[in-house]
Amino acid sequence: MRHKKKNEFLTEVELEFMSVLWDLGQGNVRDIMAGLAAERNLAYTSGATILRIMEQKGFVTSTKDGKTFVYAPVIAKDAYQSRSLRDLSDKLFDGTPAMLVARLVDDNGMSDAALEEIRAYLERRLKDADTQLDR
Amino acid sequence: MRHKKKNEFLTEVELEFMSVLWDLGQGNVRDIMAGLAAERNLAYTSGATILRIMEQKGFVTSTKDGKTFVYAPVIAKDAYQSRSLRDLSDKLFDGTPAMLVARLVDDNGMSDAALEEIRAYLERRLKDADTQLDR
DNA sequence: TTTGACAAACGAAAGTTTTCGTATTCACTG
DNA sequence: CAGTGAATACGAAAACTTTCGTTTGTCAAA
Repeated sequence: MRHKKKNEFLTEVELEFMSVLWDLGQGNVRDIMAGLAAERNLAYTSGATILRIMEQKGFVTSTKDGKTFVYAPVIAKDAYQSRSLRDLSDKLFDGTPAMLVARLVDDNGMSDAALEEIRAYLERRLKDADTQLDR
Repeated sequence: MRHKKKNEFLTEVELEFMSVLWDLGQGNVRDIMAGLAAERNLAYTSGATILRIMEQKGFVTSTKDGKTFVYAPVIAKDAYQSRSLRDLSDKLFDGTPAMLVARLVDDNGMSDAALEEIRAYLERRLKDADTQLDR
């Protein structure tokens, strides 16, 4: 028998749903489906099923509002971002996050504006470290 | 009918195989399976099947050496790293790579030296972009 | 020349993901 | 009270993933 894999990561569709939920904070099936990309044409029952499964997997919780379920994320977006980055770094960058950043910066598809943003962030970050040393 | 998804990403197992292939440059089924994590106990035929599928999907090519297939990556590791990062950035960081870097730096406790290194790298890259507009 | 070893080809089974239809329940409202 | 609309529960189909067994082909050694 194949060993049942307990995955801590969202599937493709689950991530779409979760992204909306992270934006909304919480929402019922309709709320969430309204937040999906416009070209996404999912039957209502599909959305309901996906959320039920996400609850089974522990990604969301639900409370009842009248007869309607209201879902909320169990894991915060930033925590999930970290988890995903760690995973990517482990699997594709030999666990060396600096390489990851280098590759990101290397990417020709990245706009100068985005590069600037990263630099701004790094400088802010380095300055912070400086002032902490001053104390 | 569900729309046949043409996925440009490797599955879990495919990535394991491809990682070995990126290290070796090329290899036959045995070579590649020897490079997998020791605790990985896969039947030979499983490995052969996976590589055949990867070739169908266009991730590797094969040449014959006697009666044995020798596989080689079609996509380079750094290109795939970029592709994966772009995907992650799009799906989980609102297409803002700076946010991605911020998250990574924040929970990795990267040293100032590492940050400085990345910044230097960035500056070099920004300067390049200045002079090479054709990219 | 038969046999053993090794590789490829193929099919299939089991698990997961994605999607939806049907059935059921419940609260209103005409 | 019957009918309608909205929501949940459930099952199932289709696609994809992961794994392996069986069959077939080839080549060299006994």
